[in-house]
Amino acid sequence: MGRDAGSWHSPPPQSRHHCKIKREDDVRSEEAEKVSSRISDEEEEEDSGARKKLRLTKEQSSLLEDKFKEHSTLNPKQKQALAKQLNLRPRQVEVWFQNRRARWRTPVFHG
DNA sequence: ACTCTCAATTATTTTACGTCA
DNA sequence: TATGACGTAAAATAATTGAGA
Repeated sequence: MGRDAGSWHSPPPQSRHHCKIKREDDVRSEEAEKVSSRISDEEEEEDSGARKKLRLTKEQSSLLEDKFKEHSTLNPKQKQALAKQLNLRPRQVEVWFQNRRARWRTPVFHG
């Protein structure tokens, strides 16, 4: 975000953290949400609706990079195994690989 | 229909840079 | 003048969304 002025201009009230400016312009009816039965993964939701994103540790990133060097793609099995090793959800591993591939295609990144 | 991958976008965190006391 | 706290813009990147195979 933040690479273009005009998105959100809102002087921080007091602290410089927790800037959660969420504007709800259009409230259009969406489809009925599916009742997802809590799939037991290691998600620690603090029941706040806060979509905190995890920062991977160096160990995790390092291992992921290592695997990426071997294969750019993951089989479901590898995904599962890797997720278990890193103590992450398969989804996160998958996402990491997706983003990694995307970055590789980007002209400026090969450094 | 269902599942999977990818491109584009979004949202949050981290870093770099500037200002002021 | 140098140093540190504070604030914002920009960069990095995890996560979501939507389209296509």
